[in-house]
Amino acid sequence: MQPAPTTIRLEPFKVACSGCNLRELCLPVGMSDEQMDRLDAIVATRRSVSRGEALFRVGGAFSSLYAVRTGFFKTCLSSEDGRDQVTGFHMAGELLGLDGIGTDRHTCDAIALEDSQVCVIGYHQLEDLSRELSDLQRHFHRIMSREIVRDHGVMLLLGSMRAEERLAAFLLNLTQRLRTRGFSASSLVLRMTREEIGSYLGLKLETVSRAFSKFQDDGLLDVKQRQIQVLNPDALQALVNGSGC
Amino acid sequence: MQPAPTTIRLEPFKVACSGCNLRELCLPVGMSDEQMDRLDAIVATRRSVSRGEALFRVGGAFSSLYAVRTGFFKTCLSSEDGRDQVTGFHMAGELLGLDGIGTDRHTCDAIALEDSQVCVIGYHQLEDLSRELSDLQRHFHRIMSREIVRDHGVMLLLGSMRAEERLAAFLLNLTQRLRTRGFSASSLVLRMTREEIGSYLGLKLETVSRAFSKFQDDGLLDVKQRQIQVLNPDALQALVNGSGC
DNA sequence: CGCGAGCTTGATGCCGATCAATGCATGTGG
DNA sequence: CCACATGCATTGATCGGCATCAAGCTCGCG
Repeated sequence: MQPAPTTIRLEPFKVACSGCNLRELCLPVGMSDEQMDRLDAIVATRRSVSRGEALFRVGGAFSSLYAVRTGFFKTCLSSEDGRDQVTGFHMAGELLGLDGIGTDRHTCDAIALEDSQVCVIGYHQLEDLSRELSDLQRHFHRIMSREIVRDHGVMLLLGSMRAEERLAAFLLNLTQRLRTRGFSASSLVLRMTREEIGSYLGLKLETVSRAFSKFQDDGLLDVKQRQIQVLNPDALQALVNGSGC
Repeated sequence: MQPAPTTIRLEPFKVACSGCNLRELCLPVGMSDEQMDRLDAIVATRRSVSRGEALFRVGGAFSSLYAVRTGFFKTCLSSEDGRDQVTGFHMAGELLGLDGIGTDRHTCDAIALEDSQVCVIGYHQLEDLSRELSDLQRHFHRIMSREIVRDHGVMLLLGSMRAEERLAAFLLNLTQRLRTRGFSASSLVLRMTREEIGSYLGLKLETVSRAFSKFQDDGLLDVKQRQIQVLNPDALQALVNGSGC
């Protein structure tokens, strides 16, 4: 029904940070035109990743960071014994691959949950450039720091919230990020399965499903498979906060 | 009544990275003498933090990173509704305060669990210097990246392990870090309470205590309050891995 | 149309939380 | 020096939330 099932891999003309509608979310935040031109020079390539494919995998050599341009990713760990943990979901404007800097190997898998495109940013070139452009350096450090803070938030969630609180926090986080990107805060389409949500939240898929049903019964959400309408965001927020324990 | 409610902050002689026995663990890893001299120049001050005191607190202005020189810290979040989460324990040679870079405010509390000393590293000066010394830049990025990877590991633990597996993983992590610092891998003194361990692991203190007792019964540990002898590290490791689920 | 992946819903059981009592070490004031 | 208080740890009894097991259900697709 849609016109283009296949993604177009070759851009007919150079698409640069300076012309990207994500430049206020992504690496070039707050940079001057001249600085952005220099950044453009190192963001040479694009890469398309179709749904289900890996952008990178655990153990793979690390050489680049990836800025999500379109689409949606999950990152996940799989310990040898079959334990599995989704460590994050990543949408347009977010940076992937920071985990690889520490050891020159990727420490998680990054899997596209829908057909996606990323900008490939050579890491050594980024290092070189950020030695020259202090704004870039500063911004890059902020991005890494915020990733650490985000992870701490997830630890709080996993360590001290009940199932419904977790799901509420998750949904609010998603809608918040969508709003930042100019989408509706009340209507969203989940890109991931109940099982993936469960893995991220430390719950089983049945529990996630039950929580969705509960929210629907209580009038907080309208749930139709992966189509979600947020009817009462305040009630979700109240769950995350006081909860009434 | 006391002459100095303020802790003694001035060292009678300059103690520098170049003379620090932690230089192989801390920020100066792999730096030349000349580079280290320049780093010394920005690590001007020390700060003592006595047991129970905060090195920094949520919301406090961020201006410096702190390298633990002696002692032991926990970092923790406390959401307004009383939820509490220990996000990490930090020992000599580890860097604290990375969370503050993203927003110029600290996003967690750092509390000394014993009388401690830290080296104060002005963040802006570190940024400036790391634009000149690519080795320093590289190393700093690695440290941040490893922090992210560490957090992912904790997410895996919180999301998918049972109580005893969590405690086993925690103990192995501690002994590993102590070994790196030249201490015995089999004998350790816990610096934190059962409640703090529980908060970090997403468990209640009673559950932590029961797990310790279980390990003692099974001959994996010898537990005398906070004095722990690891008798069978392989069995602990087996718990973390296969577990037998 | 029939298959399969993903989702929902119910029944049951277990792990860890909760509540409660006791033990143990340290510290303080009488 | 002892009595008592305080903070932390251990242990037991009970309870509840989520996992687990087990059917059906929905929807997209070959």
